[in-house]
Amino acid sequence: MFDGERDGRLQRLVNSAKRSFATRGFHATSVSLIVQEAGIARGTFYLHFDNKLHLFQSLLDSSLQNLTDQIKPISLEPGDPHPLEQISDNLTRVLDLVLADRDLSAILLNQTSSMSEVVESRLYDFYQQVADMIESSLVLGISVDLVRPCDTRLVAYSLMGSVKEVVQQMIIAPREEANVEETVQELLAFGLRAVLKEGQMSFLHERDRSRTAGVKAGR
Amino acid sequence: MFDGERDGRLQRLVNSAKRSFATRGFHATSVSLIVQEAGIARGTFYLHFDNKLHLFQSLLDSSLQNLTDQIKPISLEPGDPHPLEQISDNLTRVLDLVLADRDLSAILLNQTSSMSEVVESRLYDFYQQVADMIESSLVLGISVDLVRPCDTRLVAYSLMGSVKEVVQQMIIAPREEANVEETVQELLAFGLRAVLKEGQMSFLHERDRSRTAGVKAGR
Amino acid sequence: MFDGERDGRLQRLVNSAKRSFATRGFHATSVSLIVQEAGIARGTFYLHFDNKLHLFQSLLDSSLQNLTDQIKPISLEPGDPHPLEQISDNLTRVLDLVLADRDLSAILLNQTSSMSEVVESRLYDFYQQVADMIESSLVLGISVDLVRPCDTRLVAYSLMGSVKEVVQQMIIAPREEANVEETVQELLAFGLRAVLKEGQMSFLHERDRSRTAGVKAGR
Amino acid sequence: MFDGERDGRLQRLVNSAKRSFATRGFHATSVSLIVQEAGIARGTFYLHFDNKLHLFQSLLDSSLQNLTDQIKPISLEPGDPHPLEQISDNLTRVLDLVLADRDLSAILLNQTSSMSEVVESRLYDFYQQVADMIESSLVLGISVDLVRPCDTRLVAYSLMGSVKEVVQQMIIAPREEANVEETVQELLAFGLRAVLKEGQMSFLHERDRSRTAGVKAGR
DNA sequence: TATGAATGAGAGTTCATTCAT
DNA sequence: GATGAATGAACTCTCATTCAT
Repeated sequence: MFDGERDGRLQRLVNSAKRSFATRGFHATSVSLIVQEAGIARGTFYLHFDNKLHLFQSLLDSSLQNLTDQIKPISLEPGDPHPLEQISDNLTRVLDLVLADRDLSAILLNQTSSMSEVVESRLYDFYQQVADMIESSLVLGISVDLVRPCDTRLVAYSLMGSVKEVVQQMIIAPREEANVEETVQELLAFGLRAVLKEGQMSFLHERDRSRTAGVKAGR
Repeated sequence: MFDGERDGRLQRLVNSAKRSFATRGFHATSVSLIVQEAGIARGTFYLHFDNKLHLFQSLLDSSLQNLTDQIKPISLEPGDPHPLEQISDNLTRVLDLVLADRDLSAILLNQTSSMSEVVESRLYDFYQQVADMIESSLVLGISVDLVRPCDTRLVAYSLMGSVKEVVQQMIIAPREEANVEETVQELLAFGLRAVLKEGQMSFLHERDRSRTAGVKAGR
Repeated sequence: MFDGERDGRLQRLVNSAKRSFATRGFHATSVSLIVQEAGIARGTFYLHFDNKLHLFQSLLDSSLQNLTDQIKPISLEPGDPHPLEQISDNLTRVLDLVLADRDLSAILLNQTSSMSEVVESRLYDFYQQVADMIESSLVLGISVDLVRPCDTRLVAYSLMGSVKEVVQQMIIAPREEANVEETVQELLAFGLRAVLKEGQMSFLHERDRSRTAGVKAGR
Repeated sequence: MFDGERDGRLQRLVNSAKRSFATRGFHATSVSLIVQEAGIARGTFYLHFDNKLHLFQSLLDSSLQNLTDQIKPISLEPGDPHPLEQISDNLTRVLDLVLADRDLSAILLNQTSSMSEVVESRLYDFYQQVADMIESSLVLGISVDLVRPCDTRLVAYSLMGSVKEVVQQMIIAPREEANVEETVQELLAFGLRAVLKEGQMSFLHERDRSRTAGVKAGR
């Protein structure tokens, strides 16, 4: 979405809006500012969007959709990659996406309140869905005796919160040495230990073997 | 702060501001609204605060101060309570405070951007300090071989994020059965497993013995 | 209405609005213009009226009310003045009022369309009521064989139209010699001849006798 | 005018403009709306008219010209139809025209103010000319002792006002049974009685005789 | 001729802030 | 201290008009 016409007015409009929404927030971003930074006329804004809120919602929706597309439920079907691999891939894709468009991501993380109810509930619903997916995985893990019994909702929120915070910090003040692969491994190590049943930590190492095997096979 | 004059104009002003900032956000909260809900005159507002932003900053500062007061660094001095006890107490105090003034807490969690740079950096600094404290504890734990080696900054953010998210969910949609003590125990179980060195999980149980002992001794 | 505070801001506001609405019409009258001519600040406008339309409606309502108050149904009760006298008095009062506030009257006559439906139907209803009253009088007159049989609705509109047009011309380009009493007599002579039954024209002269008598008696 | 090219763009443009001006008024009719209803492009509008006002003026001028063409001065030349016949024919032609293009007529009656001075004075001049013609006839009638002495200007306005109001009501809410011929007869009966000298009412009946005669002779 | 994306002046309205009372 | 009428800068949005295609 918003990708055609490399340097058309619409593209410039969307980009300057994203940047300003991300850094200043919705209210502090005036239409005047957006069009000024985009180098277009005030009226042109309303050729493309009904109003400021509509533009914001478009950005939000497209952003949420992109994110949702990256997160795939963990599957235990035979032949599928190791669950750890799937989690890791999910995290990697999400971090890649988030870092690729920091402006958009900043909006997701910060603008939680005070524009329209529609926006608010859209964001709320999204995070609830993510929490739902995490919780499902936890329930599944408990049922196969891999995950320790716990308040699955609360733990789901905790896991989600860990990722959100790390992402936010990466966006705000990117650490030079930051590297997605390492970050994903740290997050995995953190999250898995937090939820796996004691004595199941060996689960962490299976993957390494299978990966090595896979790599060997791949050659 | 803001505590004298039980039902004076200032108190009413502050309360209605807190409520409105928390639910509507900074921008959607007009001075008109605040003074109207407080039942005072428009001009009176400016007798107490330079402007709307100043009031917001006052609330924020007082709130951050309160929180900071609740969080005590973990001490390993002999005679001090078990470190777990200290962490647990910190969490309990924070949750108690947060739930006692949801309005103020909502502000801390949501209004991250888009007013003044001062406000933004104040919040940023606060969270960095909290992360600093957590990180120090992690470093300490690693040095005594209790905590597994890890990217301490990233893990500190993860731990902080877990708590922030759980708190946010408790504020937004308080779960009926939610109870601070249980929440703290879940968070502890989550966080400790995530960072403790394998084989050190017995550390979790020491406390129970010492608590029981303490209770016995206390009688 | 709008009469207190001789030279207060509200009064200046209302006056300049009336003048501008009357001469430029509703759409060509901007709020900027009104406040500029009134010598007040833009925001002050909204202290007194919700918006431009609301101000216009207020003026219209107050104007219609004033007019309605001047028009009294013809009564044939014994002891009441001669019907002609009543008609004449009605006309005189209306003309006096209209000439006293030409701006407001111009609004009534010209601004028939294209603002809100509320305004439009308010004006429409008013003129229909006036036509209703005229028609009732005609029906009554026919029943006592004073008025010739006719399409009473059409004749009512004709009579109303005569007065409206004369009034409009008096407002637009006041004829120097114009004088309410003479105008009323001309309108009466016109209207009565138009509707009275042939041979009932003597009805016109009865009044003169009764007036003279009254004057004599008064001395 | 505007008659060539039956279904060309210009014709569609003019028609949709008329309709919209009549129902919404000048200001509430946007160029967007006109071109949209006409099914042509925005820019094409400006190929035919300098601007919105110019289009309105064109419509007004054409409309006024049409009306003017229908109104013929009363002639007393021997051999000409009876004066009443001429008045009646004038009225009939005007009503026919007005009812044939209600959109245009609505514009004439309602949009009296608030666009350009040119438009305003064009309308004003038109009505003054009509009043002039009526007044001339009155003066003539007085000179031959047919019409009662009166304030001829005021009576001219009254007569014009009668017709305008009846026309307006016919346009706004056409009465089912309304029929041009009957309406003309009612208006004539109204107007003649209002101005004829007492005792000259027989003048009204002469015509019937002459018409009957004419019809007879015509066969 | 015809198009419609682009323009920008200007409209109505809001609201943080001031100040005479 | 307390008031609230007054202010005016700044906002969102509209729309008549232009012009490159």
